Amino acid sequence: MEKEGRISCSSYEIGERADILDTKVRKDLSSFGQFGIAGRGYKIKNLKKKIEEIIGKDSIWKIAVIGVGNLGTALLKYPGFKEECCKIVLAFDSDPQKIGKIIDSVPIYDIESIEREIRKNNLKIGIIATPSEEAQNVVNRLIKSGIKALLNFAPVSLSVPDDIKIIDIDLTARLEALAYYLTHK
Amino acid sequence: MEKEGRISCSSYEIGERADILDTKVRKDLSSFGQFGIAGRGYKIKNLKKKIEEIIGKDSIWKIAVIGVGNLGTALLKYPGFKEECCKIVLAFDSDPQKIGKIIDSVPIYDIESIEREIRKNNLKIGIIATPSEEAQNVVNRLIKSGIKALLNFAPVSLSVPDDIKIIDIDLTARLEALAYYLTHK
DNA sequence: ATAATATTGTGTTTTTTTTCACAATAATTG
DNA sequence: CAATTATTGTGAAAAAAAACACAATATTAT
Repeated sequence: MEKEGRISCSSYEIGERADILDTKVRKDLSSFGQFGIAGRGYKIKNLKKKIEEIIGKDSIWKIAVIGVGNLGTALLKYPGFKEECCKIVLAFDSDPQKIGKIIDSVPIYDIESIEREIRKNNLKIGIIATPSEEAQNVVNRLIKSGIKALLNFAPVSLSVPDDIKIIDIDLTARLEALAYYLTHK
Repeated sequence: MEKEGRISCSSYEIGERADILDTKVRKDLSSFGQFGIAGRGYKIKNLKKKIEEIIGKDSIWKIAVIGVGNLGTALLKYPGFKEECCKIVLAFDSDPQKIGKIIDSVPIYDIESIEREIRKNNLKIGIIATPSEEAQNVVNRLIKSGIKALLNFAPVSLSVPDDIKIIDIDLTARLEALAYYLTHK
């Protein structure tokens, strides 16, 4: 909405775009504070800033991508990551052809140096874009190096200690959800 | 577990891997039928087959990818899609350099032929891997051509009629969720 | 054959999430 | 300035999801 040049909006409009009810928008926001004006709605710029504060976007999170195959490369070039709080600063791969190269100003390091580089740069977030077979091993090494949160694209279930947050992006499961929908009306 | 050579497993073990309680595994399965044996658990092969039936994997869903950039290419080569029910059979792009090429046995067509090809092949599922600016336009054309379900990678909210199912993969939002976790202990 | 163990399926309870309902507030119209 | 309209924030109600508790059943051990 900000990009559309708008100044303010109602919870109803937010809900319309997020496909949820206005009342849920307000309830959810209310657990963090009061950001709107009765009868007028929310100032878009202000609300965005408040949400960024809530999420923790004021601090910039530096991220490592492990695995520079097709998916890893796509992530390095993903425009959504350019302007936001989360910046990919390091990539790792085991392929000598790739090591040393730079993609979109992100240097690709040898996966053997993963512990050293993660620790040196004090990274806390890692993205797993390796083949499934290597994912668990990479995760173990990342955690040993101080990584606290993971985004996993490998279609396997990874085991991590309780204090490590892991979010799985299981594309096959998502497509299966669509197939389920089509099969059942 | 099947790949590990195992024959049967308990709901507790499934829950452990999916990070949910055993009781939830059983409750969820129970809405579709009784697949286990008291005291013995589930036959892995049998349970897998039953779940595939539930999801609708017996029929093979042919899928189109729109946008053959880095992400689109990664999807065409994604190993998770090879062995499963969902097979990518067509890709579209507007770049003359790409049109006519074949990636992993998937032919890339001119985006201008999208309506014709989707209809001719009777496709029902589409994956949006275009730049954000073009996503809504592409979606409109897909729906006009008979597409009923969409997986959207463009970081924009797309509007579709009520009878069309759309699942958004918002990578930025996922990273923000990790940032939120790290900020709040 | 009996006891001990493992584990399912499900009715009930608890917890969480979502929705409703409405008083309060701000702006606009007549 | 009173009435009307738009819209928030929130307590209460309703709905949905998750967890509990346990009878039933299958296997293994003694």
